[in-house]
Amino acid sequence: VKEQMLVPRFFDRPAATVAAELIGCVLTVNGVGGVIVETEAYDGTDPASHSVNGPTPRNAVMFGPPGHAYVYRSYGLHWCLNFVCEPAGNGAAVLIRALEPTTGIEAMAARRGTGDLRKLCAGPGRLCQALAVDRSHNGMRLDAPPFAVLPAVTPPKVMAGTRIGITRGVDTVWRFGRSGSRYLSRPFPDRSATGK
DNA sequence: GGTATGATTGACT
DNA sequence: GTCAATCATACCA
Repeated sequence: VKEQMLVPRFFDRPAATVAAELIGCVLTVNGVGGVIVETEAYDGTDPASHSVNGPTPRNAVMFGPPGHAYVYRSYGLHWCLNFVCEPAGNGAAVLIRALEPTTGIEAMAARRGTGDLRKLCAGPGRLCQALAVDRSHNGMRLDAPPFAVLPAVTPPKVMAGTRIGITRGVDTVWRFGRSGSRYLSRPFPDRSATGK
């Protein structure tokens, strides 16, 4: 029996909810990918989000229907993949930051130029390189080829923390990761000691 | 037309 | 730990 793809309705909820629930789900592009182990949420009220100042040519997809891919160029060098969330017009999306590689590992290693499993998809730019995601995927729906997003088999333990690489909205705890995963872009700080 | 700024990564001290 | 690569985007004149 073929596994059931996540329905578009899954994405028609707040980005932070979707971001947390995506941990443990499986993402593939043309059959290559793995288990989502790290995500971040952004939305239209969020000073760190591309969508905070309303629609522009670049972020237009964020204001479109949920369940589509928003792909943008980062630092002129890398691609980053997001899943659009919430009803149209909200400007919400989830940045996919890291995967545990499971299928098509040889293809990913060739694209990345390394056999180091831990560095194949650990980071939004690396992940897009490994899965060959680029501008051509911007606006594509996530429930049809080349994309496939499958539900988590067993709900993993999820950690939360502050987002990476931003200068505004730095205190918002909208980064989510699979607890104990070796495939995160960076570890989650241990917040139990100092209490911050 | 000019310029400042990144939701990053890899190389290097 | 520091820092350069590299360019689309956004904003201002």
